[in-house]
Amino acid sequence: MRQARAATNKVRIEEVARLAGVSPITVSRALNTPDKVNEKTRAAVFAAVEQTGYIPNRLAGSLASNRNRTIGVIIPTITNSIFADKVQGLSDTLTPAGYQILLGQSGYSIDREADLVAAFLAQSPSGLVVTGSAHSQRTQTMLKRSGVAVVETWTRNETPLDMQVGFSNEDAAFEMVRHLHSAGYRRIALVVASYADNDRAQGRLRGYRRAVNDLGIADAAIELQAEFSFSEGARALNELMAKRRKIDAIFFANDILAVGAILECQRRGIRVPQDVGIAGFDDLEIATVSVPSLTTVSIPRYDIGVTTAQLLLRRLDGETNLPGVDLGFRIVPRESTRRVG
Amino acid sequence: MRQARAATNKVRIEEVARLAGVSPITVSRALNTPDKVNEKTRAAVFAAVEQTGYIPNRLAGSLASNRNRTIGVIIPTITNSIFADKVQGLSDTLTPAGYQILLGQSGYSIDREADLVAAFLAQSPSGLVVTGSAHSQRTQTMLKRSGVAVVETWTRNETPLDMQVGFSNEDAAFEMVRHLHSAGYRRIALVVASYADNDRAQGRLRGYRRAVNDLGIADAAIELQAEFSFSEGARALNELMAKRRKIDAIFFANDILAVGAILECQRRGIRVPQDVGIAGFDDLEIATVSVPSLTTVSIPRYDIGVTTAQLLLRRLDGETNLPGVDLGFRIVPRESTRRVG
DNA sequence: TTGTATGCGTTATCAA
DNA sequence: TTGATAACGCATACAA
Repeated sequence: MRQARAATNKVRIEEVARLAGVSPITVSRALNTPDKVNEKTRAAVFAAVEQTGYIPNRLAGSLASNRNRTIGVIIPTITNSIFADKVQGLSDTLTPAGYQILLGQSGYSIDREADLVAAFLAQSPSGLVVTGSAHSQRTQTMLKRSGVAVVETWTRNETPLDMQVGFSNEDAAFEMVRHLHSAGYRRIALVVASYADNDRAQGRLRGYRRAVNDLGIADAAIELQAEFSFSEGARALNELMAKRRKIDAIFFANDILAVGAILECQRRGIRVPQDVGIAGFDDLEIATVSVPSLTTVSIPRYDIGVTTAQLLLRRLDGETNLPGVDLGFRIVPRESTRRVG
Repeated sequence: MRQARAATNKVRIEEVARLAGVSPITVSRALNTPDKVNEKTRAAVFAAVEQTGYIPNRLAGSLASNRNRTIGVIIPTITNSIFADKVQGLSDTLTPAGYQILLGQSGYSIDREADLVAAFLAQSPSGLVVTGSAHSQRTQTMLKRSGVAVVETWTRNETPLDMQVGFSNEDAAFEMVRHLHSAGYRRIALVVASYADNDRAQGRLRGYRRAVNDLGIADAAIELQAEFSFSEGARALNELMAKRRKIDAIFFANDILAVGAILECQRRGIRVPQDVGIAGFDDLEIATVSVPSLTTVSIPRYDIGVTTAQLLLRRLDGETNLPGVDLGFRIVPRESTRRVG
């Protein structure tokens, strides 16, 4: 006879069952579907669980049942608080429902996204949450083959992989430029993140271009790229202010850049909004407390997480044909852009 | 004969093995320990993997091998960027090593922490990363029984559960108060997070109290609690400025509160650092770009994550007797407090 | 409502 | 270096 494999020292379902005087499957049922078990039996099982400190082995359970109460979440970087808010929304909704979150950061690379998708699929997750709609072919193939529920967030378009929860980045940028125009600005620059493989940045760029064209102010348009930081906002401001052809407003594609620019204006004695109007994107708390307060685009960061989680839970509950959800955006005029009239 | 259980449509190791003309275990070895397999065999296996798009089922693998390349990470909230930085450090180090991160948020509650520990232990993680050293009895019992590798972060003390990576919150607060004193401030208030079950806040409070006592300025000491936001910083400032017994400096236990106060001073025409000195904690980027820039305590947020991950990897590699790591802190004097001397 | 038999997909063990 | 066999710990299918 072969030697048996070294078993773990952990409590197993069998031990609980022995103690409760029932079979292992009854323990399983008492824990997973309590109403399918007699009240007295249930009590005995719970007592035995308590006494032994039994923690079910989900690896075994998931393997047997072929479903794992885990949701893979892939974001560009947790360091950008807009994604932290989304993760919070996901967590607040999924954790009470008994799901765990596997977190991965793509660093804005669709290749690293693909690696994470592969790693996550290996865990047989119940669902996957990704950011944006720019994915590598490999990612799309894997997702399709796996048949796992997928939600693309922070975006809206006509060709979802599966489900989507977000808003139109293009429309949001378009509306902000229109707002700046109606506030009297005519020479409006855009500062946006690198848009390689970033459909959100691409959308905002499209919205900006469409707006300046529609408004007939395209000749004064300037586009700049910047990383995500306060100091990059200051750098972009300085670069734009040094141009021969003066601009009179800057639309930053996120609030951190915009506030960095406002602070640089303060240091340099440039008046906002008189000398230059400044607008942001995201509506972080700092936009309301900044001096001057920041005109920006409010987006439902936390709600994207909550809605995504709810959609996933409904799908996992068997619902099909779930819709793409457009949670919209809102232009929030504040002190950093000139008043109309 | 009973009906067979519905198998998944996914590619299994057996199919890859057939295609490569070897046995399943050889495929397993080719993937997990490539050097234990003949080069030609390995090539055949890889080709078959490529052709089938095989993704190993880690649930099954982990169950069989009794180890799961997963690290559970429990933080108070991802919304506080200091923890986001730590997670980034963990992720940057663990992902390349083939580990996945299970993320849980305790909301500063040791009971929710215990629930998360139970949920994570059910996944047989390779290790667990928790925040601080305040844990419920239940958590301690579960961790001890499980024998899983644990790192407590953001703290240093004499009674680690297992490993620790952090710094002394008490010493950091103590040194900051000494710095304020040496800059000429004598009536120094403290604004700190709620310290129920929060050993970091408790440590900072102890450091503050020890310092004001040592320096003989305890009679002017005021302690205030505040949540984590810019507006709470403004609120705390206003509350302190309204007191009959004037204070001349405020030590905020995080930069967000401190910057909120600076911005409120700007709105109210209170001069910083002349009318009131303001100090923060964490050294976020905003501390350097704020006007005036913020005197604060720099802590190795990202490095805590990296070091924690490295420690875990070494432990999982068999090393024992790994030390607690004190990564220290640094007082960073800037414009928001008077010059020393 | 409870129990029996069996399988989930992989890896540890031992033998060749 | 490769393979046969037996676990890993639980839940599904079916019967009682």
